[in-house]
Amino acid sequence: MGDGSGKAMTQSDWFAKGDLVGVLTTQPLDRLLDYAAPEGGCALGSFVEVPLGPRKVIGVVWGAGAGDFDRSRVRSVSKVLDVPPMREELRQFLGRAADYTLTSMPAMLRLATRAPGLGDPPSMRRILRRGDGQPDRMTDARRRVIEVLEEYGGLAFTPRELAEMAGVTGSVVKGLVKQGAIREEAAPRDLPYPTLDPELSGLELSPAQAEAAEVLQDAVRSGRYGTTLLKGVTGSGKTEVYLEAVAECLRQGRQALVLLPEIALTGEFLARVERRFGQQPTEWHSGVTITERRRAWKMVAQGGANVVVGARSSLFLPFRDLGLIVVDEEHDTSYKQEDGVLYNARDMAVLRASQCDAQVILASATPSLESWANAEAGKYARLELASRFGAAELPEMRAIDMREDKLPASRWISPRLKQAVADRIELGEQSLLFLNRRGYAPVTICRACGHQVGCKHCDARMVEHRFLKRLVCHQCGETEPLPEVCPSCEVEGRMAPVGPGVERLAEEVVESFPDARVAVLSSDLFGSARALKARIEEIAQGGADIIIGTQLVAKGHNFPLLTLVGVIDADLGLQGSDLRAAERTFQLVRQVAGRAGRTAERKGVALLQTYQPEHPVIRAILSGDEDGFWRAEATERRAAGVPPYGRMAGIILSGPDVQQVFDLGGDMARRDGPLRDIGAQLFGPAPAPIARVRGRHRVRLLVKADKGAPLQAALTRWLAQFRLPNNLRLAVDIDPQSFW
DNA sequence: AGCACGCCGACT
DNA sequence: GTCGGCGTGCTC
Repeated sequence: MGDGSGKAMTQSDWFAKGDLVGVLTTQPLDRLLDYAAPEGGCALGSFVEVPLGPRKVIGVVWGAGAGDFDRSRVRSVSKVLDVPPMREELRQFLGRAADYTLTSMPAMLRLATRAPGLGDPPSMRRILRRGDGQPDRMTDARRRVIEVLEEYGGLAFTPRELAEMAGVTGSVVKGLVKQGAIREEAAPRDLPYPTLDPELSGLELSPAQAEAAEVLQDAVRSGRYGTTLLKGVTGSGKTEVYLEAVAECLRQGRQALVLLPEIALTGEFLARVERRFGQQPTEWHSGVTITERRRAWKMVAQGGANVVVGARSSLFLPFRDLGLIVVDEEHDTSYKQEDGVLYNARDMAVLRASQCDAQVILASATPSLESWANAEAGKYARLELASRFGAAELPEMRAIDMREDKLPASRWISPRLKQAVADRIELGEQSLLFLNRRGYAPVTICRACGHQVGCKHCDARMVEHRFLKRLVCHQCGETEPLPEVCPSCEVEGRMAPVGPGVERLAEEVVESFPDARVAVLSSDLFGSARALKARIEEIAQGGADIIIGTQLVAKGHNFPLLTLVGVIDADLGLQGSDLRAAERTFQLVRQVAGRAGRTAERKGVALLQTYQPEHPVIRAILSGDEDGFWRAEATERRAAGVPPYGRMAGIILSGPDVQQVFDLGGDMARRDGPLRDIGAQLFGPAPAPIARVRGRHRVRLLVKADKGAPLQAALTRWLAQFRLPNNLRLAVDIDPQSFW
């Protein structure tokens, strides 16, 4: 496990031909391998290709060779890749991240080399310029092509660009090339990105924004590490403020990274950056094409990309001089997810910044309790943008006590909410009905025997998706046709949907408002991210009267015509024993409510349907007493000794055989000496929150330790005692999102 | 991760 | 006899 960390590097930075070097590969060999430096030598940090068995693999020169491998069997580095060596800052970061998350170094390196074709020679493409020759015969089409080339002076074009600009087919261009009127050249495909210009004047900032921007710019100018929690309600103009910090970073000649939850990486955001800096930033996320990924990776390394906007994996890019990391929507739970490695992008951003003397800005309307606590403790600076940009205010928020409205079965919209929606339609304004449940109905039950249809491979219920005409498991994606006959009692025609999903809610809306234009925004209803984006843009422009959405709509989309938000089930998420449920509900509902009334002219209203209006979370949402809510949460967590006031780690064991998995879990629980040594407590084994996923049974152990305890070291010693059978898997999750 | 090696059961 | 299942171990 992680060994790249604190150890002082004593060796030189250059290795001459034949010197032994220690190479870290992306293969799951959790140690360095000795190789001989190649002809021409290599540097500390060089990206190399090395022979490993019958294959060639990519690695990084991590230090001098250990010399503990039979010298006669040591092979030579095949080649040094034509990319800048990995900087010490990134090597240290990977090492510390490995130590923190208990991840192997090869797995960390994989995150940092997620660009295909790194070993390939620079890819070239054909470009065309005006040549010396003349065409044999001048035609209209040929003249247009030559005019384009001459109009743009010395510029070169790809064949397709040129044909398109001249309005001719490719064969005209080809003919001119053959006759020498156009010259062909080879140019590298991986070109630098256009430079973003910090001096392009930004939007007018309000005094409050300007003041906050000034503080952040001072921090960036310091050239040192520091983290600032930038808190501001939706629409307060956080983005404009942190873009000014980005501008200052560019003035310092350093690179900036803006992290967004993947779903918020929209054209809208890129357009905002372009409006401020005159050019679009470099994108890095799962939707970027292979060639563009390689270009982005290389240009980030060479300094040919000065602003990157990306998903969490962009934290592992080889920046040449990273001066600022913005984590937008820092509370978003999608920052903590499996990428093969369990890490929280927010924490890793802070870690990387501290390695490279960069500033971090954590931006959110509803910060995570962790960040709130760090700010309280003085570890983070705090900036608050209270007033909204322009005259728009936070929507008025009211509860609808559902106990007073006896709704008929299979109806979810109370008369009061219905009336509010009708009023908006009258005014030509939009309403959003929020329900955080995809599909038609969360449960399918047999009215004859009471059987609920579950997934064959998981301990999750199958969710009816009427749109797909199938039942879907939201855990593993398994689908099956809607059953006519009960799988349990075999009675026919008694299967019935129970409870609402967005599709079913849409049915009720269409019945109630037959003339309204209704749009359902749920991630599963769109084939591609692009189709979804296009639909959202269309709706934002007024392409719907009523929007029905899942949590998707809470993430960064602006709906200027929206003035009413109805939260169908504000209680959803309050049940259960997940300690973070309250926090998440608070954040989600506040965010959704923040969608309403974002313009100066229209004041928004948010109506929360609830069966427990006296619940502290609901009351905090309604009263807007956020600090009160956080303090109450903090008190509870401190008492329970859980994050951020204690440390936790989740251990998930999984395997095909329940008994075997539980046996190992039990064995691990018995031999917990190394954990007891640091005063940590061990809970479990217990079935994991989803006890079976894709046919694998999952058992969870939970370790709880004091804030200052050396948790990772103890976990390492504890886990070293066990050798797990091949078919069992073990995953360690430091700082798990849910702990119960 | 691949890939070879090797040690048992079911065939041509 | 040998084909092939995948458990175990190695790769500098």
